[in-house]
Amino acid sequence: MSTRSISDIIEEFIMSSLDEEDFIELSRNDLAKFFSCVPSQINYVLNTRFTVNRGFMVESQRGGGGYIKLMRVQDNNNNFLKNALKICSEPLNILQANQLILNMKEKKLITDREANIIKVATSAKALNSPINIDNILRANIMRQIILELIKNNKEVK
Amino acid sequence: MSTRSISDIIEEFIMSSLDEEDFIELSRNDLAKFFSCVPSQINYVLNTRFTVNRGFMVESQRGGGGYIKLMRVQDNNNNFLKNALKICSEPLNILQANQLILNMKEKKLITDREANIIKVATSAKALNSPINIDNILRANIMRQIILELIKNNKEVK
DNA sequence: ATACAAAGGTCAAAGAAAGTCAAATTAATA
DNA sequence: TATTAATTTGACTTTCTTTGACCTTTGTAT
Repeated sequence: MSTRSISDIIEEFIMSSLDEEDFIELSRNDLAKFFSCVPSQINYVLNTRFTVNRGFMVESQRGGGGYIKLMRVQDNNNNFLKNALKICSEPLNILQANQLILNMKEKKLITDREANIIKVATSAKALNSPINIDNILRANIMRQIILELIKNNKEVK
Repeated sequence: MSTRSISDIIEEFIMSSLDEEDFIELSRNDLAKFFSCVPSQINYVLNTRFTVNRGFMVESQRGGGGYIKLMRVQDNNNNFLKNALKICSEPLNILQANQLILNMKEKKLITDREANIIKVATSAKALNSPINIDNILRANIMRQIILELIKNNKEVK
């Protein structure tokens, strides 16, 4: 980063606004005007600097009263999920699954609602099968869910 | 809720009036005058925010002494869910499950994230079993999830 | 019964944001 | 220096909101 581009400056500006708050609301047009650049430059900065991978989340609305909302996500807990995945490579009983779900909730990787959904989806009622593969199925399901969470991992709520 | 547009402000006003009462009666013209907007803006707010999906019902009368009556409706989408439950009493293939999930999403019974979670939890990868019971399992899982949704049914986001 | 006034309803055009994409430019690097 | 990568720009698109002209329904006075 030897030369400071306008993108760098905008990044810094946004970053420091975000330092104090855990989310901020921007107006794309105002920001662009402030930095004398075209509005789409703001998108560029957002897309290249404030990515999910770097721990940010963007939410926006078009039209009158539109806005861009930028949030920090604590840490993206990928290690936790990776480990969870490993755990789920072996059959899981209900207690183990519920403990895992609880942990994910506490780490804010899933909402309360999501936790409940996952819990019932892996419950004995859902998975009762003639042969004894509940625990294997439970692990399979959990694995798929965890992979999905990793795919677009951002903090929740 | 952060207010950004006049529509948001009107929504908030109506919402908080409705907080205390079971139903309220509005005068479209008065409300418009109060917020210095055209009367049809009130319709816009009603149509985009106070929908049946979100648990509201609107009743109105034209002519002299006309009014708009706004009610909270308790049973939002319970019929839909009850019917979904019936569908899931028989084996479900992936296409059927995905369609159901899509419908639930459109009815705002589940979020996008939840939809994705449910989709992978009922995917072929998750449910592949030595004997051929995927479709039965899929229905079981969906049934449990739907029951969970019925338990505390309210619109999302 | 008729006419008029007083509601509320509809719809489409205009306006206000934000998003996308790719061409042009500039900076980094092998 | 030649290539590659990153940035800048702007035309075009999509989405949501605001506005106003015109329509329908209902109550009331003649």
